[in-house]
Amino acid sequence: MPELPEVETIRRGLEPHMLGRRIAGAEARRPDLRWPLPADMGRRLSGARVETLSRRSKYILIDLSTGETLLIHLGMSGRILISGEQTAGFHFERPVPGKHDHVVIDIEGGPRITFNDARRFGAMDLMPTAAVADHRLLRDLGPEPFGNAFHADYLATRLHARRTPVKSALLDQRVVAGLGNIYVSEALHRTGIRPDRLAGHLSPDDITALVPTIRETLLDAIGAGGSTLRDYRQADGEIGGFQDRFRVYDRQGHACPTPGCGGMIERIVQSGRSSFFCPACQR
DNA sequence: ATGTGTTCCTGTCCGC
DNA sequence: TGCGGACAGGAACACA
Repeated sequence: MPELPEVETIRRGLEPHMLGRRIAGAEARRPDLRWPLPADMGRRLSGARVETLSRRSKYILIDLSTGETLLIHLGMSGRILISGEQTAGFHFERPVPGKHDHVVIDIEGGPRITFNDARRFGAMDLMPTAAVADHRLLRDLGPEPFGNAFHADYLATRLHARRTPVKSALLDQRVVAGLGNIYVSEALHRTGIRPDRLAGHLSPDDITALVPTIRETLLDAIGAGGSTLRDYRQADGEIGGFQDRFRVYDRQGHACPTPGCGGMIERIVQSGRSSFFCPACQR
């Protein structure tokens, strides 16, 4: 489900409720997510104070006063929701966990944070904070799209020898971290590049244009609170708004929104995943 | 090494 | 309504 803009939106939504607060209790109600949860995760989280909440690619990282870091990945259908009604004083009324509420974390004097994931492709892990960079899920990730290490020369180097379509190359988290199926299609349309062009055949101008366009696409989506298709919700339960601004994603048969283009959006399947593009203005 | 297809799991939607 | 099939925002893994 969530790509970088959705994960960043959720991180921002969690921050005011978790930062500097203490975890009163945590429970893994269903430990068989993508991988088994750490057996004693609830105990290791309980009593810890939240020091920082950050994001790397599509992962949320929560540093704790215990010297450990909680890693959260939402997979395709994962959600994180904040809930609980503050009643008289500082007492919080906790909701009854639902069918797919796999982990609940209660904040001292604060709300309940619930990890919900119907398909269970999501993951959580707990590790020493010093070991985060070497974690097997993080160590091979490419640069953050907003980081200084992501620039045209870098991208040219990573793409020039690749015999795979540019769509697939940009989905490869080792090339650049955080893009998913929506934002690759959207960024390629904004850049005027067909998704089935071979990555190694892009021109220097194509690659130079891709870097800022990827950033703009992601920033626009973050500004809209992410995209809501089915499962995604912001941490406060609000839906995102970027789905109303899709130019091509899930819009096959519609007119291309590029001014004066007149093309019609097509859907193709690449490596088993849908791509959307305008054959008239993407070359 | 790089590329592609399969797989994990549940829910929803669409056509018959 | 029910039923079967396609499809879904990810990415590890197996294999060519």
